[in-house]
Amino acid sequence: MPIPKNFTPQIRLSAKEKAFNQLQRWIVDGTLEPGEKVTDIDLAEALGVSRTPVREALQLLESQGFVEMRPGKETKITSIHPDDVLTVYPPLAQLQALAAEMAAPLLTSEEIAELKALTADYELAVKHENIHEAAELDEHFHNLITDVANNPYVRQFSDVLQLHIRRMKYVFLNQSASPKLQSAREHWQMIDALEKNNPEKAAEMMKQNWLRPMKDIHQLLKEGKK
Amino acid sequence: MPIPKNFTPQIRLSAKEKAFNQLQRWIVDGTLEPGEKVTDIDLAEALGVSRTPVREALQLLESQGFVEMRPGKETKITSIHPDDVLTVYPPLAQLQALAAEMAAPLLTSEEIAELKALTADYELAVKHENIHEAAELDEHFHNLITDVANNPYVRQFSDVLQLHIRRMKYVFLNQSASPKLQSAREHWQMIDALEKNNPEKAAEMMKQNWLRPMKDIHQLLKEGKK
DNA sequence: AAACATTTGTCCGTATGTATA
DNA sequence: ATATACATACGGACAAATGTT
Repeated sequence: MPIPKNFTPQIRLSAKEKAFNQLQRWIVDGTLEPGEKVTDIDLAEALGVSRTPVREALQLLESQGFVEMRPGKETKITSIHPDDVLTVYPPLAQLQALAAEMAAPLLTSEEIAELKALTADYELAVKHENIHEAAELDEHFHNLITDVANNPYVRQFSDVLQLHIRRMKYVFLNQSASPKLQSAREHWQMIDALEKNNPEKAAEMMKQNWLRPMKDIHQLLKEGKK
Repeated sequence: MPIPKNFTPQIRLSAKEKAFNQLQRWIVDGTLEPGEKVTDIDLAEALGVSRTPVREALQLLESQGFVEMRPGKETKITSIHPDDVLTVYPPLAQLQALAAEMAAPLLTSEEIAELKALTADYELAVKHENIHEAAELDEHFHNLITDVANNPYVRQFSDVLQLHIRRMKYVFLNQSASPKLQSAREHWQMIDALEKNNPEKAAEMMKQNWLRPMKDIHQLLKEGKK
């Protein structure tokens, strides 16, 4: 039997990583509510580890803006307000625009084909009101472009900002932000620009593709708050 | 004697913060060399604290890309290569362009006046070959715009990326990247666009103002490596 | 192959600081 | 103002993992 080398490069997850992943999930899906006070001792018990890895995880989450630690006083999950969508989306849109710009000259025809397939499937999912699948396909579309752009900072910053957005959708909209056909149209135009190796146009479409949903969601939240 | 209130809002720096600040300084100025292996125990001794705050600081530095921790194996300062300038500058240029775009409608006439003063002083410093002062004035110029943009993510990401650039200048160029009059010209055009509340033009000039030095430095490094 | 040396990872006790009564 | 309760910050000892002899 041929033994695959590096089948699982890292099955071992340290307690810190487990704590980090779980806490981040809990914050994003709202299990840990915005503004909620937490103590390392309680979290440690809930996670089945000691306080040290919990504290380390909390500090990383703080650097990502999910947790607020006041030295010697308290640790709490960061609050979020509807207007925060206007803070998170613009830098993400800008970084994603750069990703498209950088990916344009690098994309292979196979990758272009995959973008087309993802967008076609996305359209179908939207038409069938398959919201969850549409969201995943949209995510894959953007991740593929970000991967090709091959810039670790763009990758990391985008990931964090996307998590903040996902959190706001969970908390404010019960995760049901309806995907739009308009987004698919923007994707097609973006693909067209990428195929023609037109980085500026691709970047412009990418920026629109993030800023339009921002406006939609912000409008939704303003109405909901009335 | 009148006691000034809040003379120093936070004189108390935790051991973790002290360790973080010092280590970051040492990495940026090259005291801790790229690729150098470090042990928390040695650093703890050097900093006069225990391992815990050192480890916490190292983990934050890892999330910023300054340190690489391999579980159970070793901790080392991240290596840098000349081509890394092409990785760091583009996202910074893009985020700074967004900062200019967002600042445009928010800038007061006083702030515009300050930008003009900073740029005028910058020109003088360049002409007098006062490299260090020119660098500081340039930094102030960009920081002011970033502050006005008032976006915590743009602020934080920009700060980290700027530190990476400073590190590369220290390590590769002995910190002597000569400031250019061309940069001042771009600043004047940017100010003009900001005054006219033309966010797109201001963003375009900002992006140029970061990408041009990137090309200069990259060219310098390619020549130096020959 | 197995024991060793080194370094990181984890645990938990204690000190310090903050807020409340 | 003092004391008390509480949570975080720090320290040091032990455990686990890795690479080597």
